[in-house]
Amino acid sequence: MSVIVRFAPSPTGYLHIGGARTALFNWLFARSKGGKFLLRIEDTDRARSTEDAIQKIFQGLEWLGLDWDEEPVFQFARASRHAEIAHRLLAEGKAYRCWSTPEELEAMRAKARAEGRQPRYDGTWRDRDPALAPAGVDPVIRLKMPQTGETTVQDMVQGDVTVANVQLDDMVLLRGDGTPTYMLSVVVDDADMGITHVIRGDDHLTNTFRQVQLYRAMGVEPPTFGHIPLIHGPDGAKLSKRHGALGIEAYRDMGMLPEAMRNYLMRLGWSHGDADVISTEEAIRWFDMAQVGRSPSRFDMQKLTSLNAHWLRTHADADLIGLIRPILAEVGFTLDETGAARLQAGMGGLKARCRTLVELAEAAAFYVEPRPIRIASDAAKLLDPAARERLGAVAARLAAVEPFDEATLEAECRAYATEIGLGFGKLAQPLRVALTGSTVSPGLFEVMVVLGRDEVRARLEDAAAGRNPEKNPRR
RNA sequence: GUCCCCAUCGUCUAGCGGUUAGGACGGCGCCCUCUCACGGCGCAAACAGGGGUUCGAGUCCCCUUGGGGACGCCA
Repeated sequence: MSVIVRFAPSPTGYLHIGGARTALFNWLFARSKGGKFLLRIEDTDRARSTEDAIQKIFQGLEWLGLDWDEEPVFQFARASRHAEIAHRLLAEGKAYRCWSTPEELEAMRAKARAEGRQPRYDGTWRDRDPALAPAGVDPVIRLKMPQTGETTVQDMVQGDVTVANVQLDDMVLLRGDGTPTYMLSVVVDDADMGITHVIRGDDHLTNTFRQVQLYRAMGVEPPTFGHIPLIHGPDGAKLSKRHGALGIEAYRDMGMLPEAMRNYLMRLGWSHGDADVISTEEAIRWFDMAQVGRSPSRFDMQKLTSLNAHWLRTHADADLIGLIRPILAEVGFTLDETGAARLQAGMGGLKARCRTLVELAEAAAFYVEPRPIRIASDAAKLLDPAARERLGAVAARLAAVEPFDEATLEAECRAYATEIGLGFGKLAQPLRVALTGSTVSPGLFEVMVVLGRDEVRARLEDAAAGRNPEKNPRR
């Protein structure tokens, strides 16, 4: 039997990190087994589901590179099918109507809690004569759970997990208004979609016992389950907005690469020996639920960033230019032919220094900025009168340097520094500031070669004449 | 409160009865050096505690402690 898995988000918000990892594990499992990865939108909560959230989820998955098979299933559209199953179970005597009111249920729970038992429905209407039904209350349909024995889930990640059936109460299948509950919908949909393996967060583990009973009542063999541990924030607490439950698009906007995101996420809970840097192709080849751990992990931005730096450097230079083009455009730099050529030539020096696309765009900006370039205020301090005079002198000397390559330029500048009895470092920093507007940049002579003789001389003269506007530290 | 799950460096993890307990990120130091990176070399850093089982436990069992999750006519 071939493998069919699904990712089933509810469209009540963006695709967050935890959901993205669940999707990734399902996707890796399907791709590694040659199976199918389906998508199901659990939009049965009409009040909280939005079209915008649905689009965000699609876009998030697309960006992450997790392609799904077949058309997505929308759960709400299947409500009548879910209700049909509930009524069938009712007719078969496997479910029953319950007229208990929310107030009565609340009282039951309070009582159970007070007595040290698990809060649950007490089964009042399980055997009571429906003729006793009160008027004016719309009954729900509940599943008859076994009241003795125990239920065991053989989980791919958690192993065998057993719970006593007395812990399971008769769950609601159909609400008073005739709409299906989540518990009914997931099981019916998973059964109808032929899902063979359910891989999801372990916050669903305790639901699984009841779902297994529902499968049995329906006469359907339950799928194999795999409950993966949750991701926590850096402080060990549940992931919250501040540190990681951001939408996946937030990471895209931070300049993260999808392959880095996949690499980072797959290593949260799954391992393949010592391997840390893992390509998606390798992951598909190696993925194995047996190697998924059972302890929760914390989200670590630094590790993600470090992986991003790695994958950033594997991209071809031309590729990277395309990726930072829109970021550059945001701050007002449109790439013309000269700019693109400079980036192509200077990318090697740039990308070794950057960990995200945003950093790369920032670092690259001086190559495409029109003269006179802005100079960061702290860097401008290095351009005192004596330094400016030297910049003018260097500009003049550079007029005749041949060839205009790194080695020759370096020899020329070092010779000048020696002539005037100045340490080379003392000459280099002002030159860097004049050329790049910053105290931090790729190698000086690499920058000169990329910029070309005319631009270099012009920038040096700008600085010598004090023509550069000041740039305030960003943000 | 009840039930379920978890527990190796700060973090992600390797380990599947016998290891000097390994790697990665981060940290620190050194080298390289025109800045910052990259790169190279090195250092510090962990088996939560207590009982068993065993010739021998990070590895198996139990308890404690500490985390997490679930207990809806939400999904």
